[in-house]
Amino acid sequence: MVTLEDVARHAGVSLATASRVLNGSSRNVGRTMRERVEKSAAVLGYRTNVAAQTLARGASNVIGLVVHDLVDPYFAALADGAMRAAEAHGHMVMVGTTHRDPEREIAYVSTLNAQRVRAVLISGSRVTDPDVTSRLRVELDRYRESGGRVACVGQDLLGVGTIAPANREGAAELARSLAALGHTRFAVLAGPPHLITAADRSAGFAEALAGLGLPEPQVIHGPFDRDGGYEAVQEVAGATCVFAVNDVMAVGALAALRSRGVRVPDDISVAGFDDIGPLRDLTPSLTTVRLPLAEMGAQAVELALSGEEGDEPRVVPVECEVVLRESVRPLA
Amino acid sequence: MVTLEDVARHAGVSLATASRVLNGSSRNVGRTMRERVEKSAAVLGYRTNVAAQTLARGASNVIGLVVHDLVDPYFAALADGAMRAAEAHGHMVMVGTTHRDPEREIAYVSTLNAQRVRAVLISGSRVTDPDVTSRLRVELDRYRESGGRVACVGQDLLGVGTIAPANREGAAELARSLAALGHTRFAVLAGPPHLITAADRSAGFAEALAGLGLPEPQVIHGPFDRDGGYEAVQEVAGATCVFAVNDVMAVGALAALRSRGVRVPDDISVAGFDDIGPLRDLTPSLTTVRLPLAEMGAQAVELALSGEEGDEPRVVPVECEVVLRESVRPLA
DNA sequence: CTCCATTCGGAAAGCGGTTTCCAGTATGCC
DNA sequence: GGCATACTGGAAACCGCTTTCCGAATGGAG
Repeated sequence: MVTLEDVARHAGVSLATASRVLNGSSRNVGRTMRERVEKSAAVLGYRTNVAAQTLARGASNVIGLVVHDLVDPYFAALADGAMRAAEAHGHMVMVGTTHRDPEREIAYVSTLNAQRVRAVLISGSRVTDPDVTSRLRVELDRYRESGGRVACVGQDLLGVGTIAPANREGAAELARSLAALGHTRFAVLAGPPHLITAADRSAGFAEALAGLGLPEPQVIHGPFDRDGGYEAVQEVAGATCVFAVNDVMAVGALAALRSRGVRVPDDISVAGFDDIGPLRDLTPSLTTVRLPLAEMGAQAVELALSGEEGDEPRVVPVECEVVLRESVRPLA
Repeated sequence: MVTLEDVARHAGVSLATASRVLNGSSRNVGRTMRERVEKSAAVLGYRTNVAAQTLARGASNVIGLVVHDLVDPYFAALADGAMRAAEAHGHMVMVGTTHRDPEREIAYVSTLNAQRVRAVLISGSRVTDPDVTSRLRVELDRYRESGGRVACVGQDLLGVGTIAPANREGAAELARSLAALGHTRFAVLAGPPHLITAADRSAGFAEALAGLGLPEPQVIHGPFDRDGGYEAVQEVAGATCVFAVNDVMAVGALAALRSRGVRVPDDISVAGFDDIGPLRDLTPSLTTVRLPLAEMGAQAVELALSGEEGDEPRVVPVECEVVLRESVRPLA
């Protein structure tokens, strides 16, 4: 392993000078020395030891990202945005997937803290269990006390900077759009009750209906994934329009309906939430609520990195946009 | 920041003892001391500084993964598998996305080398340009010389352990299956000529047709993504069956055909390659060649981590399996 | 009771950088 | 010419943890 010392010796300069030349420093080095060092580094094939650098500097150039599941296109898009932004700052991204286990979320924060990553990004819905949330907060606070930066994508419950999608309002807007098409009897594939994102969307939808004087929707709980949608939609009774609280569930619902010979949108309308990219080519194309996922990921990076140590955490609202497509049709 | 020294002092033991207790060591520590140290660590909220640990040990516990694009479900599945396997070894995964730029692939290897990651996983198709490949090899060799482990998912061109999917054979097998259904006139949406994965699949398909005495397929080049499939399929002339060299392109092709009112599979059959999970609910469901992506990601981790320093790199072949679904229909 | 083999705690030397503090030289100004 | 003022290079003190090497203590065997 070629070390900085090897380079310094080879170039006939001190360690300090070599360091200043090769790893950005505020001080500059004379042209002669600089060139000698650069040449030696190239000849020897020197590569900075980031671990040593991190130790000496007390700060790494890695950002930690905690997601539920990378295979879920929602998180893939978020991660992609975050990685692009991180790269612009010269950082790399370390990813931890919790597979929806809140305990592992806590464990990852601890691990990332040990890594002394520059910032931690937490994404995915919070859960209603206050104990879990408070234990996560403790872990995050510990991290922040030692200078760590944190941002969250989701609900503002962690006392940290948050990118907060307007789940409630988006779902409400969707409800109004669907009602405007003449639908009055709705079912909501609401996901698990303990996931706040799911609950917010479901509640926002129901509230908007109530505001319009329409009957309460039929609410069906189940898992937050494709199979959850598949199962839940089977229990729908008498609705003309089904709202799945995320696109992945909507896909499951479409599959189930198709397999039972129910035509969408002729027999029933279906809408989702998120506007997942790879799902755009579905037939019928899915009515949904668009969230700028990649952008949110990038914003989270900026939010975490910006601001001073003691600043009050900021909450950045993210607007959603209803996108009407083929899976919904106007009622006569 | 609480350091190990703080813990040692608080517990009234030496640094060495504290280290042995808190960060796995081959030597064990007496019960009394051990408990004292553990208690102090808990009280003070000690968290190992992994950078220091990495420096002292000369080896980190992170694995670097280089992918083309996380949003592409192919890589998301691969990454997921790799992350699960890494976690089983107590490692974390650092991801770099190249967005299909070979230069960035090289740059990432260099960065990951600087990070002294335990292993580097390179995934995604190699390119035909020998210069790019050899520069990547140089970078990888440099890394391996300093003790780094490398594994590759794709073509065995880097002189490192490789998980090698049977692209050629899989495509050939697909061709034979489609021919068995009566198709004789094929078009191949072949992707870019410089991507070896694309070229292999295209070639394997054509070879199998030749072996059956069937006419050569119409070969249409274009980008390796959804839009590439969308565009390329427009040029198909006179084929009864279209083979897109990956599923994502097939999705684009389906979309284009639908928008032109061409029915699949009634008017034309379509097949893809990879068997991407989130695409399973497409209508019509896609005939494709299944690759066990998550498993391949996990295997890559094992392959990189296993074996001794000087071992001859192993090549692990991965079999594919043809999956016939609705997007293809038998020809009268 | 002595002696040897273990076991266990501690001191200290790194691991590979960064950065502060010093000193020497060159420059600017009166 | 004399002196204050940048610049620039180098010595050395860390950053926090691991691990080797020692010495002391413990326990079993003879």
